[in-house]
Amino acid sequence: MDNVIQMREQSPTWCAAGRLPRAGVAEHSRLGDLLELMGADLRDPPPGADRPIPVRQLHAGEALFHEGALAEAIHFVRAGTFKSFRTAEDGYEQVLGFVGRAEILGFDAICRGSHPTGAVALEKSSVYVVLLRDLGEWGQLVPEFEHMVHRSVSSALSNRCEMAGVMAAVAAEVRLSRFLLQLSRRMVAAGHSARRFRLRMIRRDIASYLGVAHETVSRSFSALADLGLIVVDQREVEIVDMDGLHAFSRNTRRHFDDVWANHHSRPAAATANARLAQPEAA
Amino acid sequence: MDNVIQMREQSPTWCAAGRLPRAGVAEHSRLGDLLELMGADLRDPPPGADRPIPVRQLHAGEALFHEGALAEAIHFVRAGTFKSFRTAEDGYEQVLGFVGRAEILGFDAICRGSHPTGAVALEKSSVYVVLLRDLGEWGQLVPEFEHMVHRSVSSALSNRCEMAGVMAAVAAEVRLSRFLLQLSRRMVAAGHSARRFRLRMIRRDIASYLGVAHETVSRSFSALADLGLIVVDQREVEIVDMDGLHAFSRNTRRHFDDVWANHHSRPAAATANARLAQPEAA
DNA sequence: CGATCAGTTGAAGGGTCTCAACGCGAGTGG
DNA sequence: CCACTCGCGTTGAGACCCTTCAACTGATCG
Repeated sequence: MDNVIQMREQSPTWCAAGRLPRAGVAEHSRLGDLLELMGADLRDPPPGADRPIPVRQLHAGEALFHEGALAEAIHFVRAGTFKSFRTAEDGYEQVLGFVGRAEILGFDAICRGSHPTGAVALEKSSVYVVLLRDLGEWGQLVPEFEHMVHRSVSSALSNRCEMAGVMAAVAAEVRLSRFLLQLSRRMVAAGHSARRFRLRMIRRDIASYLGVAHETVSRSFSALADLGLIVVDQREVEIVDMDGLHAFSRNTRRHFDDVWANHHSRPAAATANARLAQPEAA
Repeated sequence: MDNVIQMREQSPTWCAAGRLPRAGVAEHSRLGDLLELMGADLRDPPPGADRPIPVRQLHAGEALFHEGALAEAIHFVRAGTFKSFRTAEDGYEQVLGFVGRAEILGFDAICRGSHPTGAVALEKSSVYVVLLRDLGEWGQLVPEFEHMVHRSVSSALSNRCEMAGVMAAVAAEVRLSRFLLQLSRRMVAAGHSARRFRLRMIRRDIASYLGVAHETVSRSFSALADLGLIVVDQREVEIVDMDGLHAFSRNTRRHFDDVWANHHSRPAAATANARLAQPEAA
């Protein structure tokens, strides 16, 4: 039943089958595996590396924890993708970010004792579970673990710059281009292709994250495609002009014709390091 | 464009007023003071509470650390206010948040070794300085310190929900009302009045934080004042209808007349510009 | 195979951006 | 001491982008 944990890009329609094995089953792994996943230096195996650590499996759409739920544990994504969100009183769901492999989830609950944000899996996923009562103990006993937690939280804190970057006051197409480049960078970090990937989230989630209407997201996808920067088919996205997309994403406010114009007006006027890919793939 | 790339803080005349006593002078305090400031439970004094910890003073406009600067320490605000920001390639300054008393600053630098964001004091301020090489050691020796760091970072992580809350796709006046309520809550936490306070940041910083033009911020201030919810004179703000402001801030997208109408059934109080009486320093 | 949702596209309206101009206060230097 | 400068804050007017409502197609699922 685990033969699809390392989801490939063209994963068969797994979500079609509703009779997946029971979710939430608690396997167990070792603390050393978590440390390795998070990039800790394990040349000298830490003393507590063989401690058992629970692993939780989730299927698409399943909640890892709900808003307001009592904080019992923090999580480290072993595989899959999650969305972090917060629901307003009127029901509007504000997406705060998309969390992938080797990222921390739920740490914002520590200061209040309950989760200020919710988290749901966008695909078949699994997480390492660190109970709060273990967090302090392990940190004291395994310094490497404490360092890993610090780095993870620091990264999570850095991600809010990314959110600010896309929600900054710019045109919708620019927001989308920045979002796609963020995703591209993450795909590379996860070992996938930087140019072609499948979106795990629906347009509405993207729209919420970008701070625009979901129709505007659709139009922006079409606009970027018409510009020859990307090719998109539903959730499947391919960046056909990475340099052009980068140049386009640098536009902030104002009539954005300057930076981008000289890149697109004539191929001959391309920048020095810009090598154009084959023009079209339609 | 900024002539400051990696410049040290010692530079006396960084901004206009250079005749302040040299900033950056390092007093010293005790670790126990920091723990007390951060709300740690000190009924049984921790073993390392008498460790010396440096304190740094900053005047208004002085940078605590610059973008891209090497990460040497994290900071805890002892007094004053800072703005955290990030500068785009075209010079646009995106404000990520405003950091006040008992909040952590600069933790996002740990995962990269350099500061992804800058921080400048908005008024006369002071911070506790925790060098990175002390961070791990103190955490191992003083569990209470480690818990305090966890709580602080968790709070900082929660703050990004607040940013998302104001930058969410809503009308500019609603964004501003939410921002003012955030500020009000912080003022209470810092022991000040919830209804009347002085803004430490200029309109442009607010605009960047809210994701709108600074002229729009001005217009939104006027709009909230015309509605009789607040009274504003330059940086001085008074919330005259706290419940109304709360109700108004709940509007998300859409023509906001429903939720707010029934609360404001009575005719508007003094649509005329009711300027603030006389600003008094409280 | 019908129901529901995701995604796209069009049209109309309105909110915000941008460019202006102006008042004001603080710091500067004559 | 007082013009002077410069940045902050406010307000107006026009253009433009986005929102909203609407209809439609296609995909997914029971």
